[in-house]
Amino acid sequence: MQNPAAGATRVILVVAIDTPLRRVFDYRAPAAWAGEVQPGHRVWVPFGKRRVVGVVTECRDRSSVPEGKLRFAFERVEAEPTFDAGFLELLRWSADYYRHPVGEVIAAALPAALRQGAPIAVEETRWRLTVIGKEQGLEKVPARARQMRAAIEALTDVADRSAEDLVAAGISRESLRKLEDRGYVEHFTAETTPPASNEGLGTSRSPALNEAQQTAVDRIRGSLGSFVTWLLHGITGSGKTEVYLNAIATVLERGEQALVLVPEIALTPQSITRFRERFDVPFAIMHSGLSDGERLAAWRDARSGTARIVIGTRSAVFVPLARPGLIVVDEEHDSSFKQQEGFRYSARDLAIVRGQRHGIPVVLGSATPSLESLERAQRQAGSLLSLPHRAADAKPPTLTLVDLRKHGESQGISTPTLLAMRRHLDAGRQVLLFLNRRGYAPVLFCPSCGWAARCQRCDANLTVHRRSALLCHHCGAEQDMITRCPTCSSDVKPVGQGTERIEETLEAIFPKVPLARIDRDSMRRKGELEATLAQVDRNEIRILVGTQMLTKGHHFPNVTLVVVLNADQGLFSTDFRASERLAQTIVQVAGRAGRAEQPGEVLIQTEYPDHPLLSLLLRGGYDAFAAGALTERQQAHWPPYSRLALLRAEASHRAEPLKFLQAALAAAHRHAVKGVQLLGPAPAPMERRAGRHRAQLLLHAPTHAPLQRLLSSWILELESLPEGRKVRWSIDVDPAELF
DNA sequence: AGCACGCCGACT
DNA sequence: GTCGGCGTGCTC
Repeated sequence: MQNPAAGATRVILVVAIDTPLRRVFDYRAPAAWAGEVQPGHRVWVPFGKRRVVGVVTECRDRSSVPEGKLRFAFERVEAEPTFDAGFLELLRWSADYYRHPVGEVIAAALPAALRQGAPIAVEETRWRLTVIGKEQGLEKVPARARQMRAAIEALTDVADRSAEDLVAAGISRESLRKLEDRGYVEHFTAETTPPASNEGLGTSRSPALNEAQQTAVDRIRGSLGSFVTWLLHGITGSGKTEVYLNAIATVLERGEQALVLVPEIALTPQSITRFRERFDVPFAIMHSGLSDGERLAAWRDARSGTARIVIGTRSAVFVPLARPGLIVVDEEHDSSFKQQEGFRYSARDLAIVRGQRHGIPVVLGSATPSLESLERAQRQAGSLLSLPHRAADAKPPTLTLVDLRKHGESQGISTPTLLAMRRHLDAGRQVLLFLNRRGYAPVLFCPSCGWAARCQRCDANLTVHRRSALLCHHCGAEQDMITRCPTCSSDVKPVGQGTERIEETLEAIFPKVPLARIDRDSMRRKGELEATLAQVDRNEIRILVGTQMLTKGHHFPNVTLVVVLNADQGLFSTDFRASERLAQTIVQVAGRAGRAEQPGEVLIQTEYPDHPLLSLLLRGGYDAFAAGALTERQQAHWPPYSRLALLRAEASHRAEPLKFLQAALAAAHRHAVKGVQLLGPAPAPMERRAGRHRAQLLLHAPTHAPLQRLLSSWILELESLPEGRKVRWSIDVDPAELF
């Protein structure tokens, strides 16, 4: 043994590196700092020809890597470990659960700046007087050198001041540098704690809570300090946010932090205002629109404990917290909590895992809970918190089906709908029409030969857009509008309705009524959505036409009529979750109507008024629907009564994905685990998308354990399949969308 | 993912 | 004669 101390120092570092390889890499720790490195430290290491930042996941005595292959790590990024052991364990668990390369999982949890080796600590230049400067600075600097004298005065009677502070006080860097040359002042670098980037206002007070709210708050409060998954099921307008706010107030009193996860589109300045107005504490806000610098600042505030409330979208579930006290997942059913590419994690599910590891409660809130969460609440007796009433005695809206087969319909709008619109508009109210299809028309069709405009790169029709002609909604491809059929030269015509066409139709029917269309196309520019919503609030707009965008977050107190123009898209889908999503959308959009004292009316246009899902929803609301849907899932052995994983593959050559999946299927038989069924492989329903052919193989098991057992050995083999080299493949554990 | 190596085609 | 196409192989 060369070094007598080597027995005590673990010299092998197991390092996770941001690479798609499902492996970690061993390095030798240089003797200079081998004793000062621990799991969680970021280190610079040589990796192939590159120099990269990795995260130490383990320190060991020995490595199974041949001596000749081992390389020395270069250096630690900083003295402090980036993650503590518990958080690192959460990341490793997530990598393991989702079967994703641990290096990429850890990278996903780091702000870009930290991935590139930036230090967590903020350093600043500070200035102070030297001993000579203190004793004789003012005597030696001539009176006319006013700048320099001012600098000395500014540093007298204080230990030191930051350069930034001095500049703000009118001291020039130039004069400081001159004084430094003469030996009167000196500068040094110090770590600093910058103030939190977002401060609360604390101007509003809690309104009186109703009984249900108070019960919910009390029970969450009573659970602080221990792990419970609460499902806060509150109908729209029942005051869920007020429950969160009151629970958070107690969390803050305990000196702990609250993490609030919200859907992507819901994180608007207004939604944050509600929180900021209640609490006079530092906040950290995390969303995809932040710059690298802002993201790092928010991350740092959360990790240091400076930020007491952290509000963020999906990725915020991976923000370290110094003193976690509570996790809230608002609108927990929202699909944006599931990442749909790369590391396909569910932030809602990981929030629960995180709560368990921290030993703190997790509150899942929704007016339309996911069936997974409802089933969990049924299993965990007493974990359901219901808010069954609207605040301020507002009446729930009445839902009515409009049978499109019976009633006349023109351009997607039926006669009963038109009559109802007139009635509500005449009464001075606002009307909201929901259609989950942007553009003018979903098809451009030739009536004489049956030709339809297709995307070159996808198995899909092109959508007609009024301005930019023909667009593919799946790959973004754009083509010029045509008026003649390319095969038979007859006139082609747009068929079906999109929001643009509804807008056009309504403008013709109600020429004097101000109307706004709210979808991704009309609200492209920053601030446009906020401006339009403000106009709606001022009653300057009377008719609103829009997509999903309308159903999230914003409340329209003067809207008394909501029309769901086409409820049929989700009724006959191959995806077993389509009906759940449809019910959630209908209930969410219905919830926009009739706040306060005005009762709301909701019309649902459908060709299938007898569909069992719609009747359940109409007769018994979301609860009845959910109960029915859960029974169906149980009988069909679908989640939440079973667990799924999906192996997807895509390639530009048509046959490759299926070839790979067949090889994968054969491999799975060699790893067969009891209870795991394999379904497929099958081409995706839209086989070609953006020029790539897609196929998938579904794994089905009664619980997660056997699935996990199969996946762990199977994936190793998949990596060495020659068929896998020609395709891009990925594993999706707990897939949200089957196709 | 990067990055390099390697072996065949149209160009300053 | 070289620049560059992307197949193949490797990363402690």
